[in-house]
Amino acid sequence: MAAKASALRKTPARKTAVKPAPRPAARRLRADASRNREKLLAVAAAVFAEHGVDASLEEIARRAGVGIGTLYRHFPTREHLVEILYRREVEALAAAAEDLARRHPPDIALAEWMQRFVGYIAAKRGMAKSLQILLATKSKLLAEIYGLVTQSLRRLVEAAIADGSIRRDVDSADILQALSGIYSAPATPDWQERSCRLVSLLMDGLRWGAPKTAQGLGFRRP
Amino acid sequence: MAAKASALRKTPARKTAVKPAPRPAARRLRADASRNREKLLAVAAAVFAEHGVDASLEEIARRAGVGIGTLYRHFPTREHLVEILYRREVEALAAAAEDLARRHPPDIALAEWMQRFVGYIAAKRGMAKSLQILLATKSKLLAEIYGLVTQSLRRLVEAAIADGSIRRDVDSADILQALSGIYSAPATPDWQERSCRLVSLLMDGLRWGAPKTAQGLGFRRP
DNA sequence: ACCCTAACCGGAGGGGCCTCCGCTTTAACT
DNA sequence: AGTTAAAGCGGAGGCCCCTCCGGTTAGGGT
Repeated sequence: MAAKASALRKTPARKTAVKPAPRPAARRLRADASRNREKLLAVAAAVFAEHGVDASLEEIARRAGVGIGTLYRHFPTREHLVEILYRREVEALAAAAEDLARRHPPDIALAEWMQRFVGYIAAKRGMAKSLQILLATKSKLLAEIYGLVTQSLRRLVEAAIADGSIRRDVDSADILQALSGIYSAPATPDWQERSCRLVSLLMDGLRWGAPKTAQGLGFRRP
Repeated sequence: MAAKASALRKTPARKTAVKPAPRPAARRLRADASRNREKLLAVAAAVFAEHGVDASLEEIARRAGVGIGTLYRHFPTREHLVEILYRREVEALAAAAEDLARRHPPDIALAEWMQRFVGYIAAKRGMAKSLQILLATKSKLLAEIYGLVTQSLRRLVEAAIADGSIRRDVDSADILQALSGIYSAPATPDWQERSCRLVSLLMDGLRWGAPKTAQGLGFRRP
């Protein structure tokens, strides 16, 4: 807030002839610049997690060991910074889905991913209000996030169904709804604990009556 | 923003015995205090209208000729100030309805009030975003405002119907809907002009076929 | 008319926001 | 290896937010 003036930005008035066209799109960041940028993002994530999105930007710059000017050059506004961080986290969540799918049996991957989802939401709980405002103003961002999450979930669920490790009469939308219930639950102190239990419960339900189990234990045996 | 701490507010720890009960509800404000308060409100209204709700509080105090401390004592947060101002304006709008009803024929009163309503919305247009945030967080305030406005409108409409100066097959809800259309129209530069025309148009429609006209000019004549 | 104190005043102070600009570094090109 | 200028750095400076507290004053009580 308090943005105010910013009007009357002096234009530098180049004196030498402008270089014709040696602009290969967006020049790679200089080594020091990208180092600083990463450092800032890492520190910002920590500080925001600690103090909420209203944390002091000067503290972030300080802890990252750069001047405040550097922070502002990389991220012109607080919103920019928060948005980039947020997007990254969601992307990490999506990446985790792929990674889990590659290294574990589908049902384990799904279960594990949902637990991470809870953790991710938990981290956001603290800064709920400011984030709401941010997301309300940036519906495009919101749509992207939603898309990434649903896509990750869908792949995991479909793999688990195909593999026979969870029942086939559900689809990812059902599960998403269950998870969104977790999201919108009131923020009691034991919220995270309970949410984790809920996820296990959900997983048990999903495994019950799954072909693998049903054939391996239920139907074949008698 | 930047609200930050405020945690750890030291409690004064009264040392003298607490006064038993000489608290006649809320002691009247001292003369100077209420003078300053009014001055602040008047100046704040002007400054907010000029710069939007993000205007500098220090400027408001300065222009009102009081110290910043005085401003903060009367209005602990920016939101307090904005809310009080906002509520007052709505109350003024409601008072205007009664006043107009007393001094003009019902249809004129209604027409005039709707024009004022447009002006009132116009004044808020500039600070739309911040106000939205405020109202989103203060749904009680929103409900109050809504109640006052609908009530004012209803009285005016009913009076005009009873008087026969507008048609009787409409009710205030219809008109409110028309007005809310005006409110949610995109904020083009000629918005206010167009809205005023729309209101006239609406008024003409309301008068058409009203008992007074119909008997005086339409049906009786031929 | 005078006293007394609760209530009020106001500005200094500590911290944050963001901009601006002179100095430094990187890396493209000889 | 040497040159050079674009890209990057960072902190001083100007403005604002909000709190705290010593000095001032209104106005009820006598």
